Amino acid sequence: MDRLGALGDPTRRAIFERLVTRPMAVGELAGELPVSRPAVSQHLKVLKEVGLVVDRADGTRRLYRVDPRGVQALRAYLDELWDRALAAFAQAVERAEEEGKQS
Amino acid sequence: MDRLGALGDPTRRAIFERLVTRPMAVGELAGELPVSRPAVSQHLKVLKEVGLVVDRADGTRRLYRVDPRGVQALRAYLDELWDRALAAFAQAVERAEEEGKQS
DNA sequence: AGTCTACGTAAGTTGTAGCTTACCGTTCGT
DNA sequence: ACGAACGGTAAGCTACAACTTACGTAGACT
Repeated sequence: MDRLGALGDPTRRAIFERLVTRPMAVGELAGELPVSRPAVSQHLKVLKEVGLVVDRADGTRRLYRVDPRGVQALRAYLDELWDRALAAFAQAVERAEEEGKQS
Repeated sequence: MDRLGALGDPTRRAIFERLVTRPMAVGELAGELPVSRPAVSQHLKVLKEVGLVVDRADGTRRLYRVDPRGVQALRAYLDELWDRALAAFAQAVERAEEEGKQS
């Protein structure tokens, strides 16, 4: 799965948004969400695989936090889409003006 | 479904990325993708509902193009996440320095 | 060593997202 | 008016994603 697909799931996005505010443990996240702790673990695994979060041990707990590089990568992707859309639009306008001359 | 969820599906993202380059008709899109034309129609319906694309009639065809406002909204969402992540990080650093004084 | 806490993983269930085929409406051309 | 092109929608199927419970494992504390 890729980054956008990972954030496509509502529960996973809820987890991710909470981690944006501050690092959290798995059980802590599960306590604030309407799903079980293992479900949170599975979602965190996906988020970790796509590079959106990182984890570190803290005693028996495991603290997760967002990986800024993941957010940055998403922003870069959308920026590229944005640029391409603008370029296509400009080209369309230019072409329309060309046809305007001919008619 | 929301915007991020809509772009979470690979097929839907493939459709969207092609529309970023230039406006296209439904059958034209289906011809370039490994799914049937009705499937493309259904995906376009979703993309339209979340405001990522707009359509206009062109004879018997129907041309779809991206709605720049949708891309902009996604960018704004990620920018907000980005800012919150940075703020949280700065606060964490500040707190760490506070504790450094005490010890 | 024993126990408790916190977490990951395996196994199994279920809703649903995505796909297909079939059908119908609309628009253009002849 | 008739046929063809194009596309939306309904109905049904299926694979899978998300969830649960149950179990195993690692660390901290006494």
